[in-house]
Amino acid sequence: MSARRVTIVEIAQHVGLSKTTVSDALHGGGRVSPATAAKVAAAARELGYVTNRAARQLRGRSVGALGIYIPPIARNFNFYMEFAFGAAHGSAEHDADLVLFARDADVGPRHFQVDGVIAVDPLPGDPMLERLVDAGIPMVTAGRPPEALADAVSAVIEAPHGDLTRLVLDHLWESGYARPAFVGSDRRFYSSWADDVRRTYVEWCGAHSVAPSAFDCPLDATADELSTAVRSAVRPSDVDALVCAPQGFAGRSIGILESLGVHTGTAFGLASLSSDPTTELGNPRITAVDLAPWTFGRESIVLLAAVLGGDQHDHLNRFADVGVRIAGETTTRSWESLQA
Amino acid sequence: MSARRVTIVEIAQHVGLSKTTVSDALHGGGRVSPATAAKVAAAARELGYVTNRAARQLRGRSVGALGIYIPPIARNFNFYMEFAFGAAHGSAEHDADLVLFARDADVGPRHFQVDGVIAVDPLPGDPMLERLVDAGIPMVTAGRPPEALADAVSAVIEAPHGDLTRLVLDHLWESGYARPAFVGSDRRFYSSWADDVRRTYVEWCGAHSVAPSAFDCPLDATADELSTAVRSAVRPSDVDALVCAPQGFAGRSIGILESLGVHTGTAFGLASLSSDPTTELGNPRITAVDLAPWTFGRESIVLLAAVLGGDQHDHLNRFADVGVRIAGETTTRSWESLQA
DNA sequence: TTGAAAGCGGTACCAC
DNA sequence: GTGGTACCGCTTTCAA
Repeated sequence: MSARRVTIVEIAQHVGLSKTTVSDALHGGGRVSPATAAKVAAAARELGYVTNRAARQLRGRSVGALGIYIPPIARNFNFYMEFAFGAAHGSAEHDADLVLFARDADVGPRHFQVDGVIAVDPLPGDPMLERLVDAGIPMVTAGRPPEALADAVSAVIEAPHGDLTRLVLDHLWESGYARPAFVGSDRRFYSSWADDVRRTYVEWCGAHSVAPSAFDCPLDATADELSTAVRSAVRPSDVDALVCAPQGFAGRSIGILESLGVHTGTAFGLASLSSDPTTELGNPRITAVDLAPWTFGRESIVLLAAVLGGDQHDHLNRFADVGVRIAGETTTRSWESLQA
Repeated sequence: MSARRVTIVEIAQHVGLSKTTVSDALHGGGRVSPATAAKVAAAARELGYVTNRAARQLRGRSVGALGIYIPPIARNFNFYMEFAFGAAHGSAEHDADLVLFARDADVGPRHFQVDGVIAVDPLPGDPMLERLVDAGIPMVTAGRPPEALADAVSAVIEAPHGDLTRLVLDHLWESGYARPAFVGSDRRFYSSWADDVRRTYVEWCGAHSVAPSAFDCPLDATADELSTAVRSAVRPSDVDALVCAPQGFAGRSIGILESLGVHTGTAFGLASLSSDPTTELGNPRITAVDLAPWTFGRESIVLLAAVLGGDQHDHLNRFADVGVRIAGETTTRSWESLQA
């Protein structure tokens, strides 16, 4: 079994200082002299010291754990999985654990034993978000929060979905596709992402004097449901491209379009605004927005850590680093390069 | 911000008892009289008491958190996501948090601040598993562990993959399909699951005097890679069905087969041994094994909790509750009913 | 710049 | 059955 852990007292004995000094040297605000700080750090490393989170939490305020909450509806998508693991990595870099909150986990009174939480794609009226806010847990949202929560949220990180959508539509346009249709998620998933991409599509159509052909279906659409939406979207005879919002829909649409006699990639354009890594980003027929969920998750933790660290900079609302892979190309263009 | 929390001292004052008695009444081993236990429980509820995990951990041994580890290769599948959320729910039921471990999170010395861990589909040679074992964390694996870890694992939970595979093959056989082909995952994902389904397929072929037609591809196969595997598998002209092992492959194969002029669901059988909830379980063309990942995850936590609670029963190795939905049927048959 | 002592909220051990 | 007390490892006063 695990050997007994090294404590600051042992370090103190080892270097001939008091436990107070050791504590300050390791975590404090620069009270101790650089020389002793170095000595203590060396001893800590040598002895294999690791902070006992329980003790720290008991006396102080920090828990040493961060939380992540993902709405149940969205769990079909590996976007969230990748996001969560990026967040876990980021947490580890900040010496914190990442705790997974399940909405269903509402069993009896429990406190959230975390210093802060990432709420991914916060949906209006989600009771779990309210509980977190009521508990006073500092919250960073990935995606803009609903109105009711706006004041309670410490910071927001999001991808530039509107810009990305416009970029994809422009690319299709420049490639000669004159009327792209759109398939998005329905109202059960009313995130800022869903809003942004849908609104941008409609605006873009207006700016290009193109009649929108937009249809929604559930995020967890079955083959039939997606098929219905896709058929409706591409029904107008002059539709020559399809832009799918939710992850995987574009990849799944290839077969549906094929069965309609529509061959993707040549005369008909196809794009995904939130790409599945294997079926969409890896598919040369599809122009694919890479939301880089792992990085996104990690960056959201960096932001949360900054908030908890007391950063009050006005750039607390950030954009994540994303990319786009154009159909037929093998490399992904970063968002920054695309801005230029 | 969060109101100061209620402590056992306040409960003690409230009911006119000592700290010790309150502690025993709430968590102890039945030392106190039923009457006082009830009184204390009532007061605790009334005052909104929640155990302070840090304090408990500091004195005692329990951390109040469980961990889950999912190998990076496998993260493409929402099976694991559902599993993780089932586990989070199960943890909450045991008044524990669920911590997500990332292998990449190997940044500096950190202790695993958990009472035990679920390792999902443990792969041979995974350094993270070794670290967990070295740290002496009690481990339950979902799926049988590799040889090298067998002794270090406290319990195993798995689905009866061999039986399920046989059942699917038998069903296809009885439906008139004489020679099913097989597409599985390659060696980079060498789990007991991958082993079981592949071996069972080959055995079944032997028992039915059918020549196997089995091909592997990466778990994160692109459209092209999967296409290659499927084409190879169905090349023999007498192949009249396809059984796909990894989640989503059967659903993705429909389009591939279509492009080969093979129409699934009528003259050609299709099955998935690990079904995606929307594209496969919801698809009437596919005979789909429902691994019920949420329940699986929850049950794995129940098992881990039993292990940590000191259960030494010999039924520590369990089978999860799974189901199968036969192509064309709308309901899922439970594994238990299928046994009968 | 450093040290001593108190105390966070529980649990374990011992008396009664 | 119940109560008193020490103590887990750390941070936070307050003194030196």
